[in-house]
Amino acid sequence: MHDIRAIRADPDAFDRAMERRGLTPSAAEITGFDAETRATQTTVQALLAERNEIGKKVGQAKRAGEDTAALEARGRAVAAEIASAEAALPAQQAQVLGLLESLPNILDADVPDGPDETANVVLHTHGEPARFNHPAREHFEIGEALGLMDFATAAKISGSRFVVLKGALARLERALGQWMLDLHTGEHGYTEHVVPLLVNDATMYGTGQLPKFAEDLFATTDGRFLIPTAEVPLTNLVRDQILAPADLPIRAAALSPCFRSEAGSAGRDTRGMLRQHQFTKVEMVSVVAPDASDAEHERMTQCAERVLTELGLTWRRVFLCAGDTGFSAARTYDLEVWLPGQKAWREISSCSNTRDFQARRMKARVKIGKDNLLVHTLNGSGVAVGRALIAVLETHQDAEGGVTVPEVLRPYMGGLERIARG
RNA sequence: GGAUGGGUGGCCGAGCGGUCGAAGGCGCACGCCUGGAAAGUGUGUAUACGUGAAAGCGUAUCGUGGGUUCGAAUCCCACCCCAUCCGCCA
Repeated sequence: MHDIRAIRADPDAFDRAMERRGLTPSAAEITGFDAETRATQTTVQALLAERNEIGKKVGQAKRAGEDTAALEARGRAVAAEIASAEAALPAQQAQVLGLLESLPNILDADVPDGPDETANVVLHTHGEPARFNHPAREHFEIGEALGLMDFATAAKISGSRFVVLKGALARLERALGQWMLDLHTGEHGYTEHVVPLLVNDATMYGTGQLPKFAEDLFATTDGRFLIPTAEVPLTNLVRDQILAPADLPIRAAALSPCFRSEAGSAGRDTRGMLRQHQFTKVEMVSVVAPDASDAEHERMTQCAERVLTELGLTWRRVFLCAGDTGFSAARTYDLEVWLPGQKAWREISSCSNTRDFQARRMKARVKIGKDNLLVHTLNGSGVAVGRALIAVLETHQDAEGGVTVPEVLRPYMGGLERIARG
């Protein structure tokens, strides 16, 4: 959501910002509707003031025992004027709001220009792509050969883009989630949360999924939605709140299932568990004062990077370009892991600073002195568990079809050092 | 699903259709008192929009949306949510 006053103050800057996103300029349209709306509002408010004045006089006259018929008649006349004057208002307000809430966030100045992921900029790389003395297999080949990853049965139960994990792989999934959450809560200052997976429309609106991206969500028959990420409930913890400075920063983390319809991605990543309707993710959310979000963004990204490093994975940090940055984000760093089997870098975490974009939708503020300032909100995966499992399988596979368990996970795996068939 | 009660400011909690943006208390801020503190005491303390250079002025907001009325926190209707009890259930 955008600040209409900022657009009024500098419509050209707003148009340039939207052009970076590949959108046609709309500031003139917005400010035009806004001017109409305010003109109507001013007229209506003057009439309301008159009505209130008459109402007061009626009250005084009645107490004094005077005749009020003439005043009441005037009141009725003004009421009729109000009704006709304000008739246009709801539609006018909806026009302005509709534009403001459907346009993406303004990008930071240093976000690289570019239309799509090919223009993203690699900032740094950790480790070398693994080399094997045997053919590197993809995660689903490894998992199916182990007899612990079953897509056919999942398809029978639910359809495509689901998986059944068994035995050591099921436990590996659990171990990854547990260990990551323990790391962030134990060493990175995040507070563990268990949050609703089913949320209402106001919550989805707060983080920007609604009204524009309803088709990406699963909706329930009673009007709720399955969360596509724990970012949604975690960020909405501060919705409609005025916080004290001492409340900040808020750092919240959760391990949760995520549900995505994947509408529009038909045919992409159909093999394996890279792109599923349901997956597990550890999510980090920070709520900070406006001047603190840059440092927090860097900090949060490093928290996610540490996860990948400790799992012995090869990864790189990518600065998303204008065309690849999500709707609510002002800037985003993706972390990509190298998948030796697929021989490709794949996204495993995404850390975004939304600045006040979500806070304005949520009316989440902090009282600093006399002012109520919108907070800044940030979110980052720390990291996607399903994709981490893929990366561990492909990175730590061996010639016999086994997989070495990263040391940090062994306490969570009952001491198991290697996953093997049998 | 059935029954009952209830949604008022940062929190608790009053509120006869007009003088109610709303008593009182708590909390908070500033001052007085004190060697310092506590206690006591005084003053102040909602949000949003419009308008204005500013001070200010205006408007809206008592769960949401409608209605009655010159005028609604207060009356009427619908809906939402919460609590408690019963039933069902992990």
